[in-house]
Amino acid sequence: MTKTLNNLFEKFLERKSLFKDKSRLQAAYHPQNILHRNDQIELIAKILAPSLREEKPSNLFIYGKTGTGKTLTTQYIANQMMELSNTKKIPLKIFYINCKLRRVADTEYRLIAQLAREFGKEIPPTGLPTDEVYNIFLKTLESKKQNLILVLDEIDQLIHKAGDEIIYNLTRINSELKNSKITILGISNDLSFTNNLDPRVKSSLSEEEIVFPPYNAIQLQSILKARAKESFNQGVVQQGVIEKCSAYAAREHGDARRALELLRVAGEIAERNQQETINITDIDEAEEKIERDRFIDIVMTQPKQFQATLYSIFEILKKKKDSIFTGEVYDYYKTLCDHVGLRPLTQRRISDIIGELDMLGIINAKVISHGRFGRTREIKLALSPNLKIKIRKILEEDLLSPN
DNA sequence: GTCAATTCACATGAAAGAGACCACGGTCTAGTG
DNA sequence: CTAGACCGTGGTCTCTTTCATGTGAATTGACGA
Repeated sequence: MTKTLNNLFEKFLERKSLFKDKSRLQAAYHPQNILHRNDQIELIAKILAPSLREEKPSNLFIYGKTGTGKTLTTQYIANQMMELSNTKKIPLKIFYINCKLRRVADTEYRLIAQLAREFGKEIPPTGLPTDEVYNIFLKTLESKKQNLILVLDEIDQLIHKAGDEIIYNLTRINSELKNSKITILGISNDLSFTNNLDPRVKSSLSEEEIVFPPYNAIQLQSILKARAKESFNQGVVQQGVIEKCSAYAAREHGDARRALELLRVAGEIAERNQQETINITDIDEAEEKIERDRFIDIVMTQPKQFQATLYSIFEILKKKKDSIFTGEVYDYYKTLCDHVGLRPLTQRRISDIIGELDMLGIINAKVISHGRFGRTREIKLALSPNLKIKIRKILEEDLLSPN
C-alpha cells in the first residue's frame, strides 16, 4: 500500500508539470497591467485625483457585470495612489472592504467595526452598541486628520441586508468631521438595486458613475494569452484552446474570471491525465467539473432544512415527471421531517427557502397563477441528470446522519 | 356572449421572538501580605 | 487589599414564527342581445 503510494508520488515528481506558475491563473492574482481598461482607469484616476491634493473627491459608483475587472482596476488604482501618498506623505487612506463576505462587513455594525479595525482599533465582533463603534471610528479618523476613500465592493449586498441608511450616515459624517473627509467608492454588479434606493442616498452615492462593459471574445483572448504565457510552460496550450475558452466566457456576459478558471481547470485536468498538452476537449470537461463542484459544494454546505426541502423536491419530481408546486413540496417535507426527526418549519419559511434555492440556481421556481386555483411557484430542477443522482446521494447521507 | 366580482393558494412584507454570542460593570470570594 | 470568578444587563445577529396584506387569472353569475 505505502509502496504503491510512494511510487505514485515519485512518478508525480518525475513528470514535468504543465504549469510554470499556476497562481497567475488564480483569482487572487493581480497582474501588472490591466488590458482593455485604460479608459476606465484614466477616468477613475481623474475623479479620485483631488484626494492627493487633500481635497475631497466626488463619490463614485462603479457598475459592471462579474468578471469585468471592476475590483481589479480599483485595487490597482488604490495601490498606485497609496504608494504615491506614502512617498509624498500625503494624508490619505484607502480602505477596501468587500461587503459580501459574510461575518465581515455585511451589516452596519460590522462595517463600521471593520473600518475601526483598519485603523488598528480592537473592536469585539459583538456586544457593543453600534453608536459606540461609530464614535470610536469617528474619533480615530478625526485624530488622524486624513482623507479617507472607502471602497465598498459588492455594495448592493450590504444595502440589501442592512438598508440604505448606512450610506446616508456615512455621507453625513462628513459634516461632523473637521479634519477629515470620507469619500465612498461603491462597486456593484447589479445596477437595478439603485432603483429602490432613497433618492438622497442614490444621488450622493453616484455623484460620478462609471460602467465597465463586458469583455468581448477578442479581448478575452488577449487577456488569456497574456496569462497563459506566464502560467504554462511553452507549447503546452494547443491551438484553439484559448479561443474556445474565450468563446465560452464571452457567451456568459464576458466574464474574464470564468475564462481564466476554465483555462486553469482544463490545465489541471490535462495534468491529472498525464497529458503533455491541453486539448480543446479538456475545456468541455473543465466546464462540467466547475459546474459540478459548484453545485456539490453549495448543496453540502446548506443547512439541514434546505437539504430536506431540496430532497422533497427531488422525491416528488421522481414520481411526477413535470413541474410541481409549493404546497406539494411542503406536504412531503412535513412527512420527511417526521421521518428523520427534524422539527418542521412553517410554510412561510419553506416558501422563502424555495426562493433561495432558486437564487442558488439549483432549481427553477417561477411564480405562476392558476387562476381560480390560486397562485404558487412552479418548481423545476435545474440540474443535469448525472449531477442529480450524485446530489441525491449526498442529501440522503446528510439527512440520515446525526446533527 | 360579455363583463365585473369572486376566489383560491399561495407570494410577499413587516414585525417581533428565540437563542447564540459577546462586552461591560458590579459583586462576591479566595488568596496574599 | 486585590485578582479573578461570577452574575445581570444590554447589545448584535441569524433563523424563524406570526400576522397581515397582495395578487393574477380561472370561474361564476348577473346581465343584455
